[in-house]
Amino acid sequence: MLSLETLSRETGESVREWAFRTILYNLVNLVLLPGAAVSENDVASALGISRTPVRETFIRLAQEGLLDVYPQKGTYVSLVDEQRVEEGRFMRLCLEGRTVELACEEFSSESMVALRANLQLQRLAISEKNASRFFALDEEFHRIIFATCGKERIWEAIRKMGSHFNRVRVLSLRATDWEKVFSQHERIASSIFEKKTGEARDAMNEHLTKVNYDLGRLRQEYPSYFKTEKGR
Amino acid sequence: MLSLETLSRETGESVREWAFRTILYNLVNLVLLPGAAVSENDVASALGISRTPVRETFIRLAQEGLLDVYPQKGTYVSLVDEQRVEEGRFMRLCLEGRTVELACEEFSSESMVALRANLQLQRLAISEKNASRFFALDEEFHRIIFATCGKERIWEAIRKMGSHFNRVRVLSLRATDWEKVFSQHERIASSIFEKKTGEARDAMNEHLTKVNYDLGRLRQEYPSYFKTEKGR
DNA sequence: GAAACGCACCTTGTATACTAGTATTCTTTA
DNA sequence: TAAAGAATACTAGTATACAAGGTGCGTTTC
Repeated sequence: MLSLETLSRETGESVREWAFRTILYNLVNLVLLPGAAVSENDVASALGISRTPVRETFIRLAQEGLLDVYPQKGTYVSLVDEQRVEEGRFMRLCLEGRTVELACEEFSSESMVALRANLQLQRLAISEKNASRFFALDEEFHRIIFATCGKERIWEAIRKMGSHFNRVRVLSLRATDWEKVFSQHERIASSIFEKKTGEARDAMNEHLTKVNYDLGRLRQEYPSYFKTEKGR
Repeated sequence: MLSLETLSRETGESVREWAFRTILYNLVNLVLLPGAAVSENDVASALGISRTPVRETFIRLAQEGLLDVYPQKGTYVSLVDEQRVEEGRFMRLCLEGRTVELACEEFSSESMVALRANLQLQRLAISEKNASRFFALDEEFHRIIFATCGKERIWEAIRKMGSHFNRVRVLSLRATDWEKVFSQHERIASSIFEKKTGEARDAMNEHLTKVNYDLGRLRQEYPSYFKTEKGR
């Protein structure tokens, strides 16, 4: 019997949206482990719904690369693909470096307020040692910058590409030096506020280049979660 | 009665894959015009299949931003969103500029052969005045560069973001100076072959920056295809 | 004993019936 | 005549039945 963590269903939310949120949650929080078999029927009965919304969710997640569907055979949680992780790192480095330069040229005062509020909440999350909260605020920090520059879709694309890495990143959350990340965020924000283009780009690059610090270690620790060179 | 252009079904291809290719074809070739209402039932009967594969295709296309689904109301072909076009231009400029630099550092001989063959075919397409063929070869030219650098997923992301613009680009195909585009391709290729990093990047930037040359004109000519500022 | 066949059970793919919400249109009523 | 309301004909959302291919295990047969 398959066991999943269920999220509460929001008002006005369709069964499919709820199923999507729920299954995604179970994927990124490693309730469903990379390589595990997941059948539409099992998930449907685990969530108490029919196959249809589950299947439609599977299609979306397969398109995003989180599930591998083999027709008439089965569906499996995708293994972490290091090539994809590298593409995500490269993509983000290119785009966010340039975007933060744009942010220095024009940044609305509303967004400044939002960014400052976000930093306050980050500090709070650190003092409460709330890892998942800090993780969410980290994401939101970067999303605000993209959104202010009218580049929200690009942030979405980056986020999707990074979904593979995010799954194993949670495994090394305690090893993360939150204070360092926080101070980097502060430096990025103040550079934007003071319109110091060069410093903002440098700060962002430094912030992003140390992303794959421990990918090798994670691979050694959890080899079954990673895709082998030649593939399945 | 809805009328669609149908593609031939490949061997081993599922009904859904065929439906996806077919509907996508009708979208990018403006058989289905931006703003038009498309119901699952109509498309299903037009293709002689059931709602299920059509519906699953609609979900994919909605996720890619080519369809807007309003639950219990209807589904509409998405209007061209200029903000999205701009994001696509920015995204491509950032990523392909940097990628072509990588290509100068390392480019397999197989890919060189492929690129040269592609250029030959481009010349042929021009002499035959085959617009759609040249368009496809243009896409393939850029895909080869990304793929050789191990950045095929990034090319996919760029392509998806550009789907909005591509729909109206076909309207101005005859106005395109193919010879100029071709010579730019040649310059990019030779820069890569000769490992002239700076020149390759400059050539690529010049090639990409003149993308939105006539977006304003297209909007004037086909205003109903474009999204208004405030949205629907 | 080993290999080949066949059946039972699994998977996803497709079709269809039904649900529930929305828009339109026609009817009724003031 | 105009406005309100009910019936009807749509829409997408969900559930379910069936189809078709895949895997593995057990039996049968050589």
